[in-house]
Amino acid sequence: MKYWLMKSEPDVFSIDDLKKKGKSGWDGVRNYQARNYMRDEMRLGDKIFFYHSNATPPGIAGIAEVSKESHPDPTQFELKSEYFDPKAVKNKQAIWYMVEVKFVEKFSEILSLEQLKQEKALAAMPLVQKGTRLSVMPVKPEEWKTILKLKKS
DNA sequence: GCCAACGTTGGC
DNA sequence: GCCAACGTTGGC
Repeated sequence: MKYWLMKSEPDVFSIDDLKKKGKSGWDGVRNYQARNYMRDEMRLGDKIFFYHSNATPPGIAGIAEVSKESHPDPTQFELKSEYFDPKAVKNKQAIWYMVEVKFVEKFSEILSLEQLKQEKALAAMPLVQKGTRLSVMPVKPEEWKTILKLKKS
């Protein structure tokens, strides 16, 4: 099993929204590297840190799990969606893929980016590196453990 | 709201 | 194929 971290702006879709819905397609990703992780590497049952970006404070808000593997993101074909992609329509072929995730746990407190940055064992994560905007990234098993420990303290 | 850093687009 | 211009991300 692999571990991941996925970013979402809570104003758009938060851990509370996922808790309410139970599960949700992770639509709207329009970055090739992030798409490739979802399309090619995420497997049923993989665990995900649900990260709130553009939030106060930014940080990890809880845990989700892959409940359905890669399938086309329907919003690319929806004219009225802000994620509409005319190229996908023109070629009659999906460009963008998503996974579906289900709610697992909401942390009692946000594990803030500031706390994550202070932990030396996490220094290699793209998340804490300046200028990285990747919204779907792999998390190493050791990093996953480290973060869970931080959460408890 | 600002803006640095980055990814994408499109003219050449 | 280069690279300037543009749009987006996301912390602050």
